[in-house]
Amino acid sequence: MERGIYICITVMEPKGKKILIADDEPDILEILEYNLTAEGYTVFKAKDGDEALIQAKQQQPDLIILDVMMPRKTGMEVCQILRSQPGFSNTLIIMLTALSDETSHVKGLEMGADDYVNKPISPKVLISRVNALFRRTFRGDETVIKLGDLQIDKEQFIVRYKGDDIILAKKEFELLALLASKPGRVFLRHEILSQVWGADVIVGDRTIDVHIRKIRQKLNIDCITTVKGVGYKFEMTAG
Amino acid sequence: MERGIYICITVMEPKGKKILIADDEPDILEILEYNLTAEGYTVFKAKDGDEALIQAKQQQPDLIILDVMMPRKTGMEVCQILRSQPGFSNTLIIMLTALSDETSHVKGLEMGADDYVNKPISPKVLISRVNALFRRTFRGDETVIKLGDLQIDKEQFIVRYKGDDIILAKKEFELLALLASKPGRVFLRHEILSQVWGADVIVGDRTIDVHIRKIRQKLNIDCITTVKGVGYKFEMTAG
DNA sequence: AAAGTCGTTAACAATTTTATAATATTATAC
DNA sequence: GTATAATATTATAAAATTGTTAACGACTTT
Repeated sequence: MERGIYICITVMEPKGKKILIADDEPDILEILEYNLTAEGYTVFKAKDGDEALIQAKQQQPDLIILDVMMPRKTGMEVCQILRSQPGFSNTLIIMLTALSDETSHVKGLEMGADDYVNKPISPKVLISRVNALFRRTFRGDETVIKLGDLQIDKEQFIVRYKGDDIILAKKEFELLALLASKPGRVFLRHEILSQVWGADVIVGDRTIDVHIRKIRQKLNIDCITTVKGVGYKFEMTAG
Repeated sequence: MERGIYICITVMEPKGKKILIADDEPDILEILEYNLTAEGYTVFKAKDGDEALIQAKQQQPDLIILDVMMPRKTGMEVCQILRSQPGFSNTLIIMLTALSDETSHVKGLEMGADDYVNKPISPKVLISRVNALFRRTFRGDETVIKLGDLQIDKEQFIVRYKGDDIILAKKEFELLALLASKPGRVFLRHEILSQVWGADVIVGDRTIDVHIRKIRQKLNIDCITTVKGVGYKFEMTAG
């Protein structure tokens, strides 16, 4: 490496939860985006039902705010589709509507929405409802590691990338989960061995490499970096 | 056992969750009690804030519905007191109010309420909000699990697929019900053993497999996925 | 008593996962 | 650049895990 003075600028990663807003009125999208971003959330937008589904799959948001009246699939339809998919059974959903009739309120909740809010609504109130939902939901410890578009679900034993399931074998999964548990940190080879294989198990030198290779192959993303002579670390370089 | 003719009358046990309602208007108490009881919940009542606190401690309800405007401690105060106690940090709280101003809405939620509802509210809507709260909080506790065209009734011990009854033996049913109680989640073999067979029962290695096989055979749907080296999970892939 | 159900086990087949060995490639120090 | 060590890659063999079938005893029902 060249000599010189290096200044390291750490860019604050938006650590907040990801929220997807779907509404066909641009004004509402903008107001909500502004307020939720100010609150520390990372916001994605969609202007109709189909787009909402695409974004949901791609971004894997923690919460989706759905307008009921939208072109190309209503909020109700989107909610129903999402809830029937395994990856979205835990995703929070808030329905937003101008209709204030009782039947659709009940229907929305029965369809699997977590909250149903009538428009017009003040941003402050909506934000506090959003906060309340998150507060209640994430009281327990999380079994899902989320890193960008990658999700490692220890409960379902599945890795998801942009909404697509990737099936790893047990050892592969455990190895990836270990590395991803502390992104950026280098795990020494003997650390990996003792954590994934067990302290007393003796396996050959190349065993770790082969598993790393399989993970890289299956994920098809650059996310495991080799630190020569030391070990491996998880690092999202692409994707 | 004595000989004779036995007629078994199964009385529906109030298996539902316990709900405490606190409101100073007797009419509201009664309407809500009637509707929530009809829905299968066990209801307790309190007519002011102090009584609400006493009942909460005594009955340990799963959900408390608090009117904001009450004599002898407002709903806000009760909420604050409860949330500061260790035993009630996870108890669900719905605030009910005639005030429809934004500030108290936000304040109520920030105080730790899980929902904030303006009066007047139709019992139907309130019930569906209550159900929605429980659905997310106590998932897996339901007596009837509905997943697509499949219905698993734990109370009646019946599995129905597209309207047809499927008869499973006891162990088969319990195994399926366990897996289906948390769709997507992987149950480890030893978890299955301790939940279905009992922690101390020792059975052979292939016993679980054989039961899984029988379930798959009888249901004839792809709904149980094997996670090799780990366990099984319920997942509707087809049907 | 006969027929049927249920839960379990044993035996074996089929499959998948894991480890290793052999070889190629890459990074790093000199 | 070259030598060297470390890692990547590939194929293959070994090991582990699960699927499947049949059979047995304990019970229940007819």
